[in-house]
Amino acid sequence: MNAKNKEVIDKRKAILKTTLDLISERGFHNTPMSLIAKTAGVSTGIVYHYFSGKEELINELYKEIKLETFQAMLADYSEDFSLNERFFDIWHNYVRYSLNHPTRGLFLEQFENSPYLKHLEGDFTQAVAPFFSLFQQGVEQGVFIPLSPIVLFDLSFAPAAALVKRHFAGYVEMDDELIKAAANACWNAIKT
Amino acid sequence: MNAKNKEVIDKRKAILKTTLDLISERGFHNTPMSLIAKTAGVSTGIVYHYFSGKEELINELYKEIKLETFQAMLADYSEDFSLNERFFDIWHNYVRYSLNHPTRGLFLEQFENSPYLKHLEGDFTQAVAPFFSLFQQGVEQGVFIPLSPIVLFDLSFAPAAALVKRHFAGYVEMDDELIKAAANACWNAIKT
Amino acid sequence: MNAKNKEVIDKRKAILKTTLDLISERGFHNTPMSLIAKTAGVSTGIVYHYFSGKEELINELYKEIKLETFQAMLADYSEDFSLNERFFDIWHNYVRYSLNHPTRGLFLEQFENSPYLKHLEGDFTQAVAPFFSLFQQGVEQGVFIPLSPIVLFDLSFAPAAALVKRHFAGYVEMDDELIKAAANACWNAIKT
Amino acid sequence: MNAKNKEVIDKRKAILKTTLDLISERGFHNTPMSLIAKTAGVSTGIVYHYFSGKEELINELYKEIKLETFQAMLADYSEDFSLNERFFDIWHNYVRYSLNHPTRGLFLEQFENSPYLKHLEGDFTQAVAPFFSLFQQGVEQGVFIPLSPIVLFDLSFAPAAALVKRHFAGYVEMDDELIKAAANACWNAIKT
DNA sequence: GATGAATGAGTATTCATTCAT
DNA sequence: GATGAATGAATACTCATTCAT
Repeated sequence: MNAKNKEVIDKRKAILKTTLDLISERGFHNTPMSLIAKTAGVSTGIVYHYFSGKEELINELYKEIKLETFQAMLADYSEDFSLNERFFDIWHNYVRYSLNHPTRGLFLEQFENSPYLKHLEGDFTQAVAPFFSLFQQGVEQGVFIPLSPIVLFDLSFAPAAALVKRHFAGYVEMDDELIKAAANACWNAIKT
Repeated sequence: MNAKNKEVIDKRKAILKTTLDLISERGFHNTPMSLIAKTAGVSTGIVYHYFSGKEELINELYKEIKLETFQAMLADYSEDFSLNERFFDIWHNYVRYSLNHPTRGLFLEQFENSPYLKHLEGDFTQAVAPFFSLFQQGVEQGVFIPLSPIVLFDLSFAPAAALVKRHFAGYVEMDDELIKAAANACWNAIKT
Repeated sequence: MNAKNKEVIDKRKAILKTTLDLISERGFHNTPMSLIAKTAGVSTGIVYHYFSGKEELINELYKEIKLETFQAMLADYSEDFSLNERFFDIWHNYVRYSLNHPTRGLFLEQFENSPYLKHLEGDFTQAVAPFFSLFQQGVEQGVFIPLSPIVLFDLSFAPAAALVKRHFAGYVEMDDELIKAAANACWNAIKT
Repeated sequence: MNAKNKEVIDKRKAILKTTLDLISERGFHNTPMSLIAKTAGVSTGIVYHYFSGKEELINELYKEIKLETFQAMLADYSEDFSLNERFFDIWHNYVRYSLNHPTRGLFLEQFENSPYLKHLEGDFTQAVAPFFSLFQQGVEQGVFIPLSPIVLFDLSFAPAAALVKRHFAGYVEMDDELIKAAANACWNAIKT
């Protein structure tokens, strides 16, 4: 990679990074393109060189972060491990990642709850395959209650997301003990 | 109540109702005050007669709907019932209410995930007292795992909210069977 | 005068008084009719009963205050006094009145310098007759330089108005000594 | 200066010029930003590119015109001339400038009499230094009556401003004869 | 006379996007 | 690629005035 390419990539990345920070703090509609450009240290024009508009910029950001989140959950994932090990690894990975990257969660929640931005669904089929595999196997082996993978996914991780939000809102302290207890609770929710 | 008062109240209510519908469908920032007024069949000026501005209008709406949601969950709530009965009543009330009032959930999620609108926390202490009582008693009686009420609340209801969202997104079908199974799963999550 | 009439007159007066206070402090266009009504303790509707609109209200106020100012200048005026006595009486009356009624001056200056409000000139012919008489006599007697009364008027009183403004702006202190000196200066300006 | 820079400067200047014309004719509050933009032949947006808002636009205009007026009064000013020559030069410069630029005076009067706009005092210390020097020297040399420069300034020029207003209102005709007579009167006001 | 809810045209300002350089 | 001046439609909010009661 030569210097020129590097700079180009850096500029695009800088825009995405800045957008994430600004939006998670100020919200979509309180984050003008001009502010993104200024904060990222680039001209407004160049933003439109890398992204066709605000919508695409945000959609790109969403795809990146959503994917990154899935990948963080599945770090070190291997079907060699037991269902139990895999479940708790994912659970802990998710919480640890969320606690370490507060802006990610804020951005995703905003995006996913904004009717205005529902132009993209993204295709995460591949990224979520391991989850489906995990839950499917669990059901087949009689370890998990016989519900569809997506339902088991929500039963497992919706509380995790909710608790992380409580943590950042100052209502609970997500220490190791609570993480462990909550993970166990979620396991108990779906185990037979 | 005379005709005048009724009309006045109706106008204020019409504005709130219209705001809920529009925002849940279009989002906060894609819902101009002028559209709210037009859709509600009133002038823009009168909106500012009843609410000091867009922010107050939305905050008022939030308070109303949040309270209404809590009340719907606690319909027929009585400490005479067993923990188990109370838990499942609330769980089912919540899901039924959410399914019957799709806009409420969309609005609440948007509001609670918008950094721009975090000017109000509202005081729902009284409204949520029964939940705290329920979980506290459960912990004291050794029926629930020893976690704080707010954590037990999230373990219990975060999956419910997530599944309702999946339902409206078309990914799952929240029929009686699924509701029952999911409620059981949440109970199992927090029971000792 | 019965109670009813008194109240009516009081209400009209209260509106005019309030308008003067608000406008001299906030300016014409930063003084809504609704604020005038509220501050005066009356309904907006009643303001339109006494005055056909904002313009008439302000015009009425202007006429009253302009007239009152002329009358204050001419208090105790009599052609029995010498030109010199009359001149200094008027000069001191004007300054004393202006210093005692800060809002009057502010209002008049605003009004007279607002192109938007030049709908009324008012007819103060009668009120200013003594001034014309004074200056005309002075010219005829060879005491004043031979200029038209209106020019002599401005040479005499424009500095007075300017100095009162300086006083309220904090740049000069209009004490008795300065008033006396400035009055003498103005007399010297127009005397032969 | 290249074409681009020239155009840019022209645009900013066009906005200021247009604002002056419109405000002197219609008043501050009857002069919407949209009208300024339209009349100046630019978009509304660009006005906000050069000025942060209406207030700053007007303040900038005030500073420019106030300064220009002082400079016009002091054209060819030199301490080599006698007090008498300097006084009459300034006096005539002021009147000539005011008569030739009717909008300037109207704008300044409006601005200085608007309580709403008293956000800026500006710093004209340097610009008015010659006036202070002139009056101070006059007092020291026993030529002028012993009053502060600002008082002597008002005694000297307040009548000039008043007469120019009368001229534009059609009440007097400021011909050379009257100018000369009035200037003499003002000189007589402050001379010992 | 008196009220104040209601109207809606008007206003300052913002911001996504374009394009000449 | 890169800039940032320029556009103009959109939007929250104001306020003089009206009128049913």
